[in-house]
Amino acid sequence: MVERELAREGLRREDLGREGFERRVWQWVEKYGQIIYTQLERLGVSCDWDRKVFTLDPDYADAVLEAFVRLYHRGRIYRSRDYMVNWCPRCGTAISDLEVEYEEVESALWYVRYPGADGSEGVVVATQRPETILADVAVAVHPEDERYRGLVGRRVVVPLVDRVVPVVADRRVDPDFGTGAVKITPGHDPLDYEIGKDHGLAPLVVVGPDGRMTQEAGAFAGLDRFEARERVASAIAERGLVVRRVPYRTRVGRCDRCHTVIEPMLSEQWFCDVREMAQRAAEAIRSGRVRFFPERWARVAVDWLDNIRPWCISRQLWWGHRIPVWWCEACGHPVAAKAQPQEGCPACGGRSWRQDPDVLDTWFSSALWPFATLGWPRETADLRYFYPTSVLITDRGIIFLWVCRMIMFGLEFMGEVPFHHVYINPTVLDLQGRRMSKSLGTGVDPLQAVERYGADALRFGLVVRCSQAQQDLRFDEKMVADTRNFANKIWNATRFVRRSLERWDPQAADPAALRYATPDVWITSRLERTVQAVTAAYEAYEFDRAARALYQFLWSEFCDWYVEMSKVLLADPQAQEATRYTLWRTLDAGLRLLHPIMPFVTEAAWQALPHRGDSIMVASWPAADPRRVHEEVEAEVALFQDVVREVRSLRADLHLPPSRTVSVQLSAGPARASLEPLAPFLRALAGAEVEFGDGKARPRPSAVAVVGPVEVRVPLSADQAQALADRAREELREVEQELDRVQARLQNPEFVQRAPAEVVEAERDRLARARTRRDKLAGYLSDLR
RNA sequence: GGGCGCUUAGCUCAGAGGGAGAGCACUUCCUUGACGCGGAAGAGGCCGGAGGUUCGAGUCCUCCAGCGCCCA
Repeated sequence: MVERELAREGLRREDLGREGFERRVWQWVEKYGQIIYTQLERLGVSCDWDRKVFTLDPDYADAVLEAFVRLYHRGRIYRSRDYMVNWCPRCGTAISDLEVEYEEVESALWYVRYPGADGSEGVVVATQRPETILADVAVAVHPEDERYRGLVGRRVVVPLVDRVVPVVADRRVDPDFGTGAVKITPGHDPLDYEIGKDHGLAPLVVVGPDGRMTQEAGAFAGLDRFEARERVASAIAERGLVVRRVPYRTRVGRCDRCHTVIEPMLSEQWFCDVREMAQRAAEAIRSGRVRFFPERWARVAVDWLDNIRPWCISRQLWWGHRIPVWWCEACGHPVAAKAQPQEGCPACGGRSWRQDPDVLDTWFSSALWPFATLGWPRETADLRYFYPTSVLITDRGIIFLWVCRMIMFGLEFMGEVPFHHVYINPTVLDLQGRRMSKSLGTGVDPLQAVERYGADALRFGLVVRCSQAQQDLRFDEKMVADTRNFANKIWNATRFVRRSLERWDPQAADPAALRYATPDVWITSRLERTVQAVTAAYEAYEFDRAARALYQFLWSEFCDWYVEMSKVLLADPQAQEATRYTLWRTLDAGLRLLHPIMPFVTEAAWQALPHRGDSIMVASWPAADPRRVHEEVEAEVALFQDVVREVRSLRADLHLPPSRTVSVQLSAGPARASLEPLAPFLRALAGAEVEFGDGKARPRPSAVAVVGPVEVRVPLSADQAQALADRAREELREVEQELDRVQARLQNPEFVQRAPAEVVEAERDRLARARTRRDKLAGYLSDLR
């Protein structure tokens, strides 16, 4: 980013010098580091802000050097040019395999004839990179390829440079690519490098570190590699050696920072041998000492660790942790040490030292994060207390780069895994399924969304979509607006509860001595189930389930039903106190459950209600108590809710204004005992004046709805009754269909025989219910005429 | 080439073998003392396709198609 800034000013890092460049980067770090902290704060992320650490802080930097020196002395770090690295010609540095992004592009495949050295016709090879022909040292074929059996061991002439090279046989050649014969360019291709090494073929180099052709390229020297590609190809064509050129789709690697096409290049680099560490890390995952959520990512991590390759850790950059190796200026002997050696060179006694110019891969220092932030290598109290940590939360794109390496280094330096759980969150995409990206303009600015809808709304909108079933999360700001309404609902419910409590302090009450009404018992039972479900969901990192359970409970049960029923109870001096207590207790617990997702509104609401303690942040977690579950009351209220909905539905169909109460006759049978005490709530919630009409004749004419054992009758005028008959006929049709289905199932002897007894029993219940319903509806319809 | 994920209502998604669901959007009604960023009532679905297992499949298995991601 800093280099990009400089480029806009027409400067390069060389213009500033190493120190000037570092100063610029520090300015940038301060400015943008602060923006990130601000974003986290506005989002309500509750970090331990006293322990902020930056990778270049003196203590952390010391830990990085310590780790390097230890690994060096354990023989894990070595310098080598015996490995082809990914080179970014724009950044002028090597990068690791993981920092290369691959992309499909339309390219071309050139079929080029290499004439035989003996004047024979030779062989045709296919290549995507004609410019590297100048560095060819051989042609290779598969040893079992019949087409070229006679050719192995003969010699061919490389076009343009007229170099005579051998034809070799190697199993790594893919006989299905092109003609089955390939050119070998050890200086510019990783596989060719391996093949060349095994056949004793020294690499030639024609593309330089700046991406331009070198002096070795003769007439093409100085040309950009892509321009050289066309020029070399046409020069060969002019000599009649290009057999054909065909369009070809291929993948090119690009630098993940600047998007420049990577050049495989031989250069001397520092490597870290991580094979043993990777084995131990894989074992830690396999044995469950590190668990992934969702679990499937564990295999992804283990696969990578099992196939680990040498890690190129040096970068030719001016920013980062400088490699702590000193070279003796006299004899070139290297010494790894955190500071420049004071003594003489162990090899020649020389006293002049030069520090290695390279810096470390930023992921090398990041891999130390779980313990270097806690004071390592010193044995600090923090380190003892906090290591290993419990959970790491991150995106899947970071599993190899960081998560696996933290596990490797944690085991290497601490002898223990750095964390026990790794939660992989979904990757946020836009509605079209595109990744957030600055260049695409698909980023979501969290501060803007917070500005518009509040941090709680943004958080809930994201969390409710954090399903472990998916790996992506399609997100749009519209979705934040939806959840702003939820925050608003919470706040208004709080206002209602506060007003309802007046000056009464629920914390001074004796909950055991209160006399609870049915709705109080009901919402307490529902709350208990919610406490259990939400706690379990959080513990399993199923944040979407926790969020949905809370949304459902607080809005659809607490606000829509209990708060409405509480208005009746609050007017009754006998019931008032238990209801006040229940309103407070239920909302208070709900707020604490919701607090991790919506910290701001829950804090404000909690503070507005009677409470003990300074903040909901440190309030205790609602404890589960299964004794509060009350199945019978839940069933009673469920029936009551169905009756309310039926009455409301009838009212809507009749276009009855809410101001008008409607007389309702309930024929409830055995359910009368539980429904009768709820009659006042029926009046409040459905505008219905209830009379229990068991044994009485149905008022005629009337509208009828059937809910389980209950017949809901609304007396009305003749033409209204006719209008509603259609609705009843539709319901009768539906219940008859249901009856047919259930009967068919129960008449299937295999079902009755093989299905579990409780399933069969449930079907019989359903059959009985459907029959009751059908009979009531049919009786009603026949009475109508 | 190998691996992983997805395909359910117009949109975004739940649904881990027995009655197809939520939020938004849509239609109708509602200035009732928490909330119109609200309330009530509705409409809307060959659960991608084809086979198989099972008394029973949106759910398990196989194959195919499409979309996306990762690795080589």
